[in-house]
Amino acid sequence: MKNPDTFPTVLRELLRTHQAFLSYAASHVQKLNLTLPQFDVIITLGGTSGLPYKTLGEKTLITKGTLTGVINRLEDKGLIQRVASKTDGRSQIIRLTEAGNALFKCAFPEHLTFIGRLFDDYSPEDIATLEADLVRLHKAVSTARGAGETLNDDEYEE
Amino acid sequence: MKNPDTFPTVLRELLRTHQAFLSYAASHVQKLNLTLPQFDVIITLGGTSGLPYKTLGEKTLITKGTLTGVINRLEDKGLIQRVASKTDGRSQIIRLTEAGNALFKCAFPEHLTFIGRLFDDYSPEDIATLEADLVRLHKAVSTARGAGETLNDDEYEE
DNA sequence: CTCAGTTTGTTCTAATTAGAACAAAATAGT
DNA sequence: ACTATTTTGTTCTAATTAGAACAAACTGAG
Repeated sequence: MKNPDTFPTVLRELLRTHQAFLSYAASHVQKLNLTLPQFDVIITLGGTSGLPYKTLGEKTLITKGTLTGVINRLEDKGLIQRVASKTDGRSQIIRLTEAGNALFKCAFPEHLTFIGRLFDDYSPEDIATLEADLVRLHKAVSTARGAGETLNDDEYEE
Repeated sequence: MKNPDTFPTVLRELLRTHQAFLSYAASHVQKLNLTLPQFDVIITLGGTSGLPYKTLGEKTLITKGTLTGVINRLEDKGLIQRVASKTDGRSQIIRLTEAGNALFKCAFPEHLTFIGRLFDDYSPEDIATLEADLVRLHKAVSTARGAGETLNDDEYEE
C-alpha cells in the first residue's frame, strides 16, 4: 500500500467537501420548499418533454427504490406527473406539469447563479484540473470494485 | 458568473465520485455487519480511552441527532459503551468495549489496505494535488455560506 | 445566591439511502 | 405457441440524514 499517511485525509476531505456542498446547495433549494433530490429530479426533467423512469434514475443518481418515493412526493406537490408508456406496459414517462415547468424556468437560473458563485475565483484550468482529479478517483474506485468493469457513458459525459 | 458551462459537470462528478467511494467502502464494512457510520464511530474511537459525545460528533461528521441512534445500535451490538462524565452531568464519554477494541484492531488495518488500493497508482504529489483541490472547494463553499466565517481546526487538520 | 444565557445529548420529524423481493410485461429462443 | 429469462417500477426494510425543540446541567455576571 502506498501513501498510507496521506490518503485517509484526502478521503475525509472528499466527505467533508461533499457534505459542505450539499448543505450549501440545500440552503437555496429549501426556499423553494423542496429537497435536493426533489430539485434534482426537476432540473433533470427541465427542458425535456418527459423521461422514462429508468433514464431519470440514471441521470439523477437516485436508486430506483428511492426514486418512487421522490416522484410520489413531487406528484403530490403538483410539479410532475406520470404518464404510462404507449409502447411498454411496464414503463412510465415522467414529465413536469405546467407548475413544475414554471418553477424550473424561474429557479434553475437562480440556482446556477447561486452555485456558480463557488467558482468565482476559479480559472477554466482550475475547474478542468479539479474535474480531472475527481474523474481519476472515480475511475480508481470503479477499477477497484471490479477489474475491467467499464462505466457507462453517462458517468463520464454530460 | 464564470465558467457556466463547466462547473455543473464538476459538481456532478463530485457527487458521483463520493457515491462510488461510499459504495466501495461499504462493500468491505458490510462484511463486519456494520454500516459506514457505525464503522466510522469505531475507527474514530480506536486508539483512545474514550471521547466525549460532542467530540465524537465533530470528528465523524455525524450530526448529533443522528449520532444518538448510531451509538444506540453500536451499544446494542456490544461494541461501545456510554460512561457518564465525572465532571459534567450533561456529558457522556463514549468508549469501545473489549469486543469493540478487538474488532477495531483486526478490521482497521484491513480497511486501510482495502481503501489504500484506490491510490496504488498515485504519487504523493498526485494525492497532495487532489487534497488541495478539495480543500479549495471546501473553502469556497464555506466562504459562500458566510463571508469571513472560519472553519474550526478539525476541518483542515487531522 | 440568583438569574439569564449557553451547552449537552435526547426525542421527534419528514425525507432519503440502498438494496432485496416481488409482480407484471417484454424479449428471445425453440 | 410456449417457455425461460430479463426488465421495469413498486413495496418493503433497516439505517441514516439534518435539523428543531426540549430538558437538564453548566457558566458567568451582578
